[in-house]
Amino acid sequence: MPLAKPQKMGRPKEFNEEQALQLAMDYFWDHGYDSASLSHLLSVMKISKSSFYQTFVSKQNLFERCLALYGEQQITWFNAQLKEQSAQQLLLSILKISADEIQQTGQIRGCLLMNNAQVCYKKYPDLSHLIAQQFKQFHQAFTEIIQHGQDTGDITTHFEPSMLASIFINTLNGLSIMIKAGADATIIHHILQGFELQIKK
Amino acid sequence: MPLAKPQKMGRPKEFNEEQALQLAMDYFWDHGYDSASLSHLLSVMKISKSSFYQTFVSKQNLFERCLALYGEQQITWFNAQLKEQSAQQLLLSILKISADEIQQTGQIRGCLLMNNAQVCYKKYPDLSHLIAQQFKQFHQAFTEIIQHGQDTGDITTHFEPSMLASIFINTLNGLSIMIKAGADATIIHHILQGFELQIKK
DNA sequence: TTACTTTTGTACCAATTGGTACTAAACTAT
DNA sequence: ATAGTTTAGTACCAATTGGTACAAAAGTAA
Repeated sequence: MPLAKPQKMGRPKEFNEEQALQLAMDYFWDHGYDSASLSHLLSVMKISKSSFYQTFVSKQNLFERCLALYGEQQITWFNAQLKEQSAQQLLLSILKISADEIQQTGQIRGCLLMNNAQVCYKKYPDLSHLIAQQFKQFHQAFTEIIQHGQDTGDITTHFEPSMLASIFINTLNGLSIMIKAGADATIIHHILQGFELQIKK
Repeated sequence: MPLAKPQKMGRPKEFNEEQALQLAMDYFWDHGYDSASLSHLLSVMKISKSSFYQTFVSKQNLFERCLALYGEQQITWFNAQLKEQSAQQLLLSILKISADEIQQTGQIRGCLLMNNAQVCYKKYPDLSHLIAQQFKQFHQAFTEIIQHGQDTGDITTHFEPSMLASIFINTLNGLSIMIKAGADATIIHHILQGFELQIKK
């Protein structure tokens, strides 16, 4: 039977909350927390100011929800990919996707967390704390992926999973900001190559 | 004979231009281009608004000079250090200094260039171009350092100097933003260890 | 119809942003 | 003394920042 939507009492919302959240996340991803002004967010989310503050409380609150959403979606995607490719392939393709992003889309988003770690670290201790939490989750997720890769003989057992996870994340982060800093294709290729040697060995 | 200062015509400046520039650079380094507001810069530089605009033209112009100054000072420092320690020691100590910075000073500055690569990439194409130029210089400087290290048998010749330079810079950049993202000491240690294995081999 | 509830539109807020115009001050040259 | 030149202080600018107050609109419940 078709789930009858339980029409609430007052005036019905003219927007979809989850959809608006997703749009906000995308915008934060592209522009960063600080540079994403409220007015821009509103037009992207297609929501009025009054509705915004009623639903999302504040800009910071919205961003916190975006961070959580980002973590969920990314890790869900990793797990889905693990059913289609090996752990090693996944890690390398994540790097490759990042490296190619700029040629594909003309820009590079990088990682929502890392993009904002900098500013938050200095100006928004609350957000910084949340980022640190999320960061731990990512590290844990990659550790498990690598563990899995080692179990299937796909990834070197010469190093502990958590160490390889640290190195992977470090490589990935370095990669995206170096691209933003204008590193050319040769340099990017060096980095991919360097990591590949470490993980295969 | 004591160099007689060639007293210019009008009212004498009440501030030292180079000194003010240095103070501005330090402030940009700590806070980033966007977050460094003009009023804060003025109080840090101990200079009035009118003097500021007369001397430094604009905030962007000031930052461009700071970027140049930063590059000069860093590379000068590298070259000086190369007379006191080996190339390998220098690279490892740069990583170590970055990793320990937060324990020493309670905060981490990272690299002025990389700290601002993100925002500039999106919002300030002129600055982004300048950052890319400076980045190339840094990469070149590290390539030469590594070349020197290979010549003296200090660094593995298993990889080309420019590749090791790419990997080094990537490691360093990843390091500082991961610290800002809240990575714990274990993770940082993993990264240092990983690089050490790559460069010594 | 009336009362109640929830969402939306409009107007407003103080604070801050980078930047300019103009006057006053402090010096040199004549 | 006076004119010319450079620096410094004050006042101002429009635009934008995140956020609030309140009334109008749009629905349900009685």
